[in-house]
Amino acid sequence: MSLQNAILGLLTYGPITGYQLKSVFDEFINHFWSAQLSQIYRDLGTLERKGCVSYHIEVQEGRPNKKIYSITEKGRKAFQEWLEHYPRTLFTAARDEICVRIFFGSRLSTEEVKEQLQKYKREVQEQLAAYQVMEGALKQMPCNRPEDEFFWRLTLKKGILLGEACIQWTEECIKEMEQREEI
Amino acid sequence: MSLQNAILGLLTYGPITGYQLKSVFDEFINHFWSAQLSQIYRDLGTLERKGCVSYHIEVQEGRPNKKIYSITEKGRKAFQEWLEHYPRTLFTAARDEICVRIFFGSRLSTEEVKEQLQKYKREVQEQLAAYQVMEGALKQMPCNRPEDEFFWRLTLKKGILLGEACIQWTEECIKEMEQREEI
DNA sequence: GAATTCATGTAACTTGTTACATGATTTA
DNA sequence: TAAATCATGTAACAAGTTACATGAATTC
Repeated sequence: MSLQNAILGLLTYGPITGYQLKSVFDEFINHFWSAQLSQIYRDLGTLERKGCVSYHIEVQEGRPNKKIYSITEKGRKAFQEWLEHYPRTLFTAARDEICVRIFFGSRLSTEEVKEQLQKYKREVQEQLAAYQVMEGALKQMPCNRPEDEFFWRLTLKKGILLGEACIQWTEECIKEMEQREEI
Repeated sequence: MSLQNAILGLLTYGPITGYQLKSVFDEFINHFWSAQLSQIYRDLGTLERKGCVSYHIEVQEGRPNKKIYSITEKGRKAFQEWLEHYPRTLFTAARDEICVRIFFGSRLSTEEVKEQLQKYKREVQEQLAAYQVMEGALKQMPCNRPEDEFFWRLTLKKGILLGEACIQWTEECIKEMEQREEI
């Protein structure tokens, strides 16, 4: 449901193609929601069948024609309705494969577990670095308005805090494993 | 893929029914992976077709017969193979609906955004309280061995650190929103 | 000359959710 | 007497992933 709502939300900034939506997702949304192009096209189709979006075709030479999507009045209402109503439960812990691995950590050697934690830590650090880039890129976001940018920064902030917590966790895991080995 | 691997991993502790698996998931795995009963039954079926698990039937009076699943040699190998090989990329930021909501925060009044953040914060606090209960319940986990419990605690630790980061985030969001209003 | 970008999608598959169906036993 | 527990599932749907297909223009 949230991908369709995110698409509707982005359409409130102005008309856009599916292809462009994908790059907005990759650049600015990726830290809390990702989307494949195929899924975006499918959901745009679904939204169109529901009457939440419409499109017009921009004819191009030498490339496929563009389908430029706009949000309809119905779409605006549906989005606003969704946004105003916080669901009964929203916070459900994410599916987290590294935890599945660590849960069964006794099936691996201490060294193997530590290596996996190190790999994980490196991935998180790379993400944090990517967030730095993102922070700088926010200004380039199409249709940037300061009242929006304020909230975009808050979502980035969450990515950073969570990433830092992940790194702290890997460090504590390794420390505890080393203390355990000494005994 | 990870649900099937988690099921295989739990089966390495000993034979178990689908129904019992569900309660193990709810009690001990929920903070990093959740599963519906229907999905567990389906995946047990898939694993059986793959030859990774087998079952025998325990006839019961007045209740449906139990299907007691055991891991096969093939299943053990598949699980170990999966566990030993950390994938190219594992850390992909979770889909996080609260961020979708905050991203579009300028579409709501400050009060509405704050309320949603407060609701979210309360949910996280409830989760943290549930983790306390879980921590105490670890000892009751069937087939508890200290070398396993050590790693189970590490996964709980992650839930706690992430939860705390979420709470810190909500507080910072609210603080920043209030600072912004003053201007 | 090879890879990337632009631009559309479809198809098949996997994973996750929700609703339905049955029915005895136990607990509140 | 109502709700929860035990115990099995199926069916339909929603959401997410991967692979395939096309093809010009641009950049390395």
